[in-house]
This record gives sequence, structure tokens and C-alpha cells, in this order.
Amino acid sequence: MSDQVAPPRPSSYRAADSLVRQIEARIAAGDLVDGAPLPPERDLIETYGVSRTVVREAVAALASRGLVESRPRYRPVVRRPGYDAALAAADGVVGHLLAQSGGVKNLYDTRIFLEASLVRQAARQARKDDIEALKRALDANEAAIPDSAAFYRTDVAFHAVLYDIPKNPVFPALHKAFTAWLAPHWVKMPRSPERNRVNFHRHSDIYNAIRDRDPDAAEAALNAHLNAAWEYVRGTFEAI
Amino acid sequence: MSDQVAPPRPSSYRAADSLVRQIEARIAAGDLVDGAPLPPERDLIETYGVSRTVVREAVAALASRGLVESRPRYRPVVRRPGYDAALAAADGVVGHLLAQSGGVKNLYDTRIFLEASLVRQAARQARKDDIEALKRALDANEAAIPDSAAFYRTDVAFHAVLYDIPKNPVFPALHKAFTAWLAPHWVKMPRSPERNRVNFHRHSDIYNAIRDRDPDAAEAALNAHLNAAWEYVRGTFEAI
DNA sequence: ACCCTGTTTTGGTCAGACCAAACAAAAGCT
DNA sequence: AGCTTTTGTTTGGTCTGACCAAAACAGGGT
Repeated sequence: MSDQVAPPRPSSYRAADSLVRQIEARIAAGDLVDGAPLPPERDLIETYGVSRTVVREAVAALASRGLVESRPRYRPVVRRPGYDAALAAADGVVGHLLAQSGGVKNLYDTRIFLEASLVRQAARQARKDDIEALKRALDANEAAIPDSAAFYRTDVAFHAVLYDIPKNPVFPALHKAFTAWLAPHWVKMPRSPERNRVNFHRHSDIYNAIRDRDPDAAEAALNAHLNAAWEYVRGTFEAI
Repeated sequence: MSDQVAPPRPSSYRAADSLVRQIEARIAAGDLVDGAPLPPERDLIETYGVSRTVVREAVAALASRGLVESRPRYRPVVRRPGYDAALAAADGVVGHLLAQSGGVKNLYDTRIFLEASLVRQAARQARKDDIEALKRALDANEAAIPDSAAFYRTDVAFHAVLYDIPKNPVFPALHKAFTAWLAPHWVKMPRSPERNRVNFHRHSDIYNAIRDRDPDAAEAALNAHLNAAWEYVRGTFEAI
């Protein structure tokens, strides 16, 4: 009865890799649905005829790929991967990159570059409801000027609308990733209602340019906005 | 919900996590140099006073983060993370995304968007030596017209120059990632000297526009180029 | 020097065990 | 009944110790 169910031992490749592929297939096939817990490790042992070591390694690999979400003592939860999961997988490495010299600047420059292109695109192709959504985000931003915490949230939300306009799910995922990665430096930036008001006006400039279908003005406004913000953030890690 | 890209650490007291952090620190501190093999598992057991299980889990986690490179039966090799490692970490998930409906299109659209912005930027800010490098790549591309395999390589190399112009290491990493992810579909695209010649002329258009400092023309040429290419690629996975 | 061979390392896998947190059901209280 | 408490079970996390096979190493013969 202690006979092995797994017959072939390829011996050149890891058993865990094989298990990973099998579970991946089950997720892709819908056998393991999103949100449902993964079968217990001991069940997987029987099902696939491997040792617990292999199962655990496979689950860990799945988790690192974002296909399952495993909290310390809970059953791992299956996650059909989304575009944000892809970026989340890069999270660990990005942490190191940010710690390296110039890491924050490189990433932030990339964001500015991307976002400048987004507003340019928006000025040319945004639909009416996109512009309305942008307006709503702008209004919410204005209303939050007195409250710096709320202002930060509405600030992020305003920019998020920009990433939604192309209707490509990659962009919102990028926005989430950028804000998550840069937030640690961001929150250290001094904030005040006065600064909030200035930032709101920058947002307003961007909105107006998009509404007026002026790509160059939109791009210029956004660059001015984010470059100014950079100056404020830079002070928080002069040591690097 | 504040669904973060980085899974918030839920007061996890996993021994492996602690080990991961310690080894990370040693890599960051230069104690473990890039390219050197990681200490044997049994040494780590003694050094950190944990079981082999924990050590192996930690090494696996490190590997998934791209901090070490572990082939099946070799000593893991330390890798100081670069920007491409970050994208490589996302590789696993991206594979699933590409398999999903519209996945390839979403990613390719993102690439077109990015690259269009790059050429626009290049037309405005490329330095003389950038333009010379582009010219060299273009010439190599022309010379390779008769040889489809060589043409593909020089094609990629030409686009790579575009990503180098901003002098931001994030972009070349993105280029590597994009080509790696899209290559499987790309190689299935029918190729011929005639098609190569057409593509070369598109490249030539892009180069000329950049040299002439005409952002709009550069962007238009690139969009025409990549959108045309999409039409050829699309046929390779109509099933999706 | 070079190639072959036997020994030692070292990663990969397995088995069985224990603990503590999470979960679920039964028991107790209001 | 409805809710809280207790208890038993499940399940992930860790440890120990062992074995195998491939890689790295050390000699030995040519």
C-alpha cells in the first residue's frame, strides 16, 4: 500500500515543477476556482503520490507566481491571475531595486513617462464618459483639500482614472504597482492644505487640457505636476 | 478595498521569511557577491540554527524573487537583482495572462503604446550618438533582409535602440520582457524577404522621422509599423 | 598534462512526528 | 432560541533523520 503512485522519475527535473504544472492546469481548467481554498497538503500528497516536501515546495512556487495566495496559517486561496498579479510577482525584486542608488528615480521617471503619454492619448481619444469620470475625480480631489489624508486618496484616484482611459487592463495594474512601490517614499512627503491646493490646480490644468483636446498642454501640465512632486519627494532620501 | 500589490505582511512569523530577510541583507551588503554560489544548505542550517526544511524554503523564495538562480542539482548562484530580474519574476504569471482571452493583444497594445511614446521622445531628445546607433541598427537590418532569421534579430535590435535612448534602465528591461513574452507568437508569423523589406522600410521611416526631429511623424510611422505587424500575428491564434 | 575512477559533497526527495493556530461542532449560559 | 465558551479536529509550519543521484573533488594510471 505504500507503493508509489507516481511511476516515472524523470530525475533530471524537480518533482515540484511537475506538480506546479499540474496544479496550474487545474486552475486554468477551472477545476480549482478563484477564491476557493487549495486542497489540503495532505490531500495533494495522496492525489499526486508525492511527499509533503514536494507539495509544500510546489505551493510555495505557486504562491510566488501569484496563482495562490498563502497567508501564514490559512489554507492557500486560489487566485486566477490578473494583470496586477504579474506586477505583484515583481514586487520582491522591485523592493531591492528601490533600495539601490537611483532606483526610485528610475521608477518614478518611468511613471512620469508613461503618464505623460497617457494624458496625451487621453486628450486625443478620451470619450465623454472618461472625461466625466475625470471631472468627478477632480471634484472629489478639490473637496478633500483640507484633509491631507483624504487628499492623497483622491489624488491617487484622479491619476487612476488616467490609467483607465485606454481600456487596457495592463494600465490600471501598472498604476497600482507604481503607487504601491512609490508610496513608502510618498507618504514621507510633507503635506498641507496649501500644497494640496497647488496640486489640485495642477490636476485641474491636466483635466482642462484633456477636455480641450490639447495633447501638448496636457503632457506639459502633467510633466510640470509630477516633476514638481519629485522635488518634494527627493528630499526624503538624500542619503541615497 | 485597499488591495495592495504587495501582500501586506500579516504579522507572519514564518521562520523562512526571517531567513530570507537575513540572506537578502547579506546579498545587499555584498557579503554574498553576485555570481558566487550560495553556501551549502547544511552550512546555512548551522549558521542560522534552523532546520533544512526552512533553509530550502528560504532558498526557493529567494530564487522566485530572482535573488539567486537555482538550477536543479547545482549550487544556487547569487544574483544581485537588476531591472530585468523584476520583469523575469513576473514571467510565470504573464504566461497565464497570455493564454487568456485578449491577453496577447493587451500586452502588445501596451508595447505599441510605450514604443510610440519612446519614438516621440526620441524625436525630441535623442542625442547624436543615439541617432547614430539607430542608423547602425537600421543598416544591419537592411543587410539582413535576405535572411529571415537574421532579420528578426536585427529587427529586435533596432527596436532595442529605441528603448536605450531614455537612458533609464527600466526601458531596456521592458524591451527584453516584451520580446520574450511575445516571441512565441512572433516566430509563428510568416516571414519572407519581401515582408522583411517592407518592415525595413517601416524602420527606415521611423529612423528618418527621429533624425528629422518630427515626433508626430515618428509616432505615426511606428504605429503603422506595429499595427501592421499585429495583423500578421493575429492570424496565429484566431482560436483565442 | 590528460583521462579515467572512486570518494566526498550537496541538492532532491521521502517518511514520520510534533506544535500551534484556525476551524467546526458540541456544550454551556442567558 | 440565541449567543458565548469549550473542546476536538483539521491543517499549515517546523523539525529530525535518512536515502538517493548527480555534481564536485581527489587521486591514480596512462
